[in-house]
Amino acid sequence: MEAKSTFLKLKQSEREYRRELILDAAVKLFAHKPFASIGMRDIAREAGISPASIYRYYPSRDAILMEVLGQEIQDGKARQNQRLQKAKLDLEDVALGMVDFFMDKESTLHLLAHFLLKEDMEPETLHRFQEARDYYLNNFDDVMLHAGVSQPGARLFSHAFFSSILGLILVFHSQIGEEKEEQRRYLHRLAKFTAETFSKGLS
Amino acid sequence: MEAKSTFLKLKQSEREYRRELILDAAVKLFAHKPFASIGMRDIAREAGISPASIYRYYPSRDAILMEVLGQEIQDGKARQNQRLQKAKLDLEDVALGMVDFFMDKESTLHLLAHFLLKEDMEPETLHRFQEARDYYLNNFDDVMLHAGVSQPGARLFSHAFFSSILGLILVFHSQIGEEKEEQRRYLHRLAKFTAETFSKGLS
DNA sequence: TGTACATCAGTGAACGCGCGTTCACTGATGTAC
DNA sequence: TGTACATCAGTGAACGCGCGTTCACTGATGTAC
Repeated sequence: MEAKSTFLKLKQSEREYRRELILDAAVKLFAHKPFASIGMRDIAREAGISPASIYRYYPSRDAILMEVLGQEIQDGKARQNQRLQKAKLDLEDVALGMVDFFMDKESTLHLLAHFLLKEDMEPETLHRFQEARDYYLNNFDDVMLHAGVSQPGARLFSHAFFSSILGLILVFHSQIGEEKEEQRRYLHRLAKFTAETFSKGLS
Repeated sequence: MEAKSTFLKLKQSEREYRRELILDAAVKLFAHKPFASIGMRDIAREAGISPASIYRYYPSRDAILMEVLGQEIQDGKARQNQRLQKAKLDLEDVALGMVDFFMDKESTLHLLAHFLLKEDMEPETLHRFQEARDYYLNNFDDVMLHAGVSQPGARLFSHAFFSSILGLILVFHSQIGEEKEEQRRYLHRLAKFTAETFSKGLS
């Protein structure tokens, strides 16, 4: 009984380890491959297994994608907290951080949009999405508080501010006929302006 | 020569008329069918022709979609101008107008996102997109001026404001577990708050 | 007025392809006795 | 120590389906002479 239980635990943890291997492979792909071009076969190849194997660990493509998004959000949050340690953040820092994050990880932007726009999500996937979003937005609230937003309206404020910056990025992340760096510069201008506007709104 | 030229003109105008019939069919579908479910076969059925026929008038699916978006944008602009006649618009009116527009035409929101996120557009389609966007944003500038934004920073301001409101809509247009009317109400709150914030930024 | 020819809208059927997912099977590892 | 059996990760190949797009053809209309 004792031994068996240990074995089972081992198996369990090995399973989880394999799950992570697959997830890591997917995350890696998202770092440098366009969203639309990432299929199950690609993830499998990157992970060094067969496509069929993935289905032993994840029920569907969307399930993996959601896990990837969760991971990205967790990373984003961690990075934000890290900067929060160093200095008192203001809105501009947050906005510019968001811009750079998504400019460097375009596929993550697409990933987020994919779920924001998806009409018929599996209940399980949907639940994960809300979880990840709330996880991030709660944290965003904290950052806002640090930045001087007062408690009562913090939730509304952070929702509005976060969405606004995301909107800028979505609309202006790829203007054609312009260099990527030029886009980034313009997005920075927009982000600064918007952050400043929201800051003024505070006083 | 004279007669022939007239015939050619007739043919030409008939051709354009047919193009519009197809476009109208597509627009109609977008009013009440989910974006992802609208295929060439659907458009053809709605227009009362065969799928193959569409390709006599449009080179690709994206070409039609872009035309639909152009139409929607034109409508949106017209509606805005109409309201502009009646009274002096403020930012809040504009923001709420956008929210209601996209809440009632979810497929148009998806359509816009489709092109905002698309990576490899045909040059021709791309060109049309920029054209439509500029057409709308130029108009947006005018509205901003009416709303009291001063000339020099108007472009930056209207870009930031427009994108912000669009961001709100994208992020909060479908929270699950909530009624549609509840979502609209929350979006209205966010839009008002954001418009107010931007208004304050003006003074 | 008639005949051969050109043009072109329209179409049913099929092509082609990608892609998520499933099937049927193999082989390794552990268990029971 | 050996044998029959259970479990399960892993997989190559195929399934199924949707969907944008193209093909080869028909038929109507106009043109030339």
